[in-house]
Amino acid sequence: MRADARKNHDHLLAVADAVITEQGADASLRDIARRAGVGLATLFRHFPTREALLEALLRDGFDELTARAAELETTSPPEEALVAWLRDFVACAHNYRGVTAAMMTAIEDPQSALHASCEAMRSAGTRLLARAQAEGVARTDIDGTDLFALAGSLAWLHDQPALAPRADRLFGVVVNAILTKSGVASAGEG
Amino acid sequence: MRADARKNHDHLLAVADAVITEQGADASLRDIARRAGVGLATLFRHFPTREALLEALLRDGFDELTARAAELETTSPPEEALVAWLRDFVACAHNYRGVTAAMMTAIEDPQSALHASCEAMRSAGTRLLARAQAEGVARTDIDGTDLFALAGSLAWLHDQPALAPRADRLFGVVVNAILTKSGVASAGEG
DNA sequence: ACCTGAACACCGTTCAAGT
DNA sequence: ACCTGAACACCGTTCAAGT
Repeated sequence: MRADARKNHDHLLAVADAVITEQGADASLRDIARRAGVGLATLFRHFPTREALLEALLRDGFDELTARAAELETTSPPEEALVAWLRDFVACAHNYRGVTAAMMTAIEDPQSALHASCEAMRSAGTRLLARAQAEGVARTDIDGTDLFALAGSLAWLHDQPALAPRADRLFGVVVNAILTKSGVASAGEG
Repeated sequence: MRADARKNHDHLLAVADAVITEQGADASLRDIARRAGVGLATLFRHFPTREALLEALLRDGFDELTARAAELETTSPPEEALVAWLRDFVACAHNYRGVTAAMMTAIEDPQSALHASCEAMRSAGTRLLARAQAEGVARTDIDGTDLFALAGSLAWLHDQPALAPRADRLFGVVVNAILTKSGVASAGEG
């Protein structure tokens, strides 16, 4: 990549991060290009779709989450590992408002730029769930996609301004439904 | 209201029902007016905001749900009543894709045309929940707004095409988390 | 009283023309 | 190889002008 292109690429990402943090995943692309002081067509050259831009923004966090799943698998007991990872996942998805719905459509569409990242998330979560199920601490009538769906719905709760204050407590309620033991019912109060 | 205005009003509602069923709550208002064979400004005259239009579409169903809550309170045991009403509520909210988020913002905004309907839903659900809590069949660390939030997140799941097939089963999982007894874990399989 | 076409300021997408 | 302005077809909103 040419030096000026690289510079535009990085600057666009930084501006997009700020704007999407502020306005959500459906922020105006025109506005992003404008604030970056760059032609709108240049934004499209670097990120041909909105999802490609989201993917570039989310990739680092997703890679960290995948690594964290592997780490938790060896360092923490199954129940604790699953709950801790779910909490991190929801926090990451909630990083940009409205990104959860994009992930849910992307995971079913192999063409989507977000597809691979979502798949990685789902399989990481599935492994932690399977481990918990094998140890008898998680209900066995749900699979990794169900877990992904429940995590997504919790991230969605976070996105609703009216409900955000209760999202941590409801996280505890839903986690309690996933686990067969009930020692983590109150997860985020205080 | 003048006869021609009444006719436009009713026809717009019928067309809006079809278009929003097809395209979701963020369907193009221009498209609705176009399909109704009416000027766009006429749509705005009858329904000054998108929420006003949604409210007109949802009102009947919401009124039915309120009546149903009162009915269930006298005809069914507390647990059964709560679960049955929740199921109806989710089905109604899912009637139009994307309407759940609109409801969540409306319930916090007294100015919204949807506010009153949402408040009615919440208080109806709260009464059924309180009854179940008093009988010791529902956990006591959640309130009516939490219930509304969980129901909303289940409706959101229904809206995601990839997750819709699992929404009934996950309804069971979440309901199981709300109830203190566990006799309804598998709610929608078969 | 009610309706409408046109204007306005936006949006995402594309592409010929520039350097 | 990379960037850009302009064009295109959309969108929601408003309002003067019509009946």
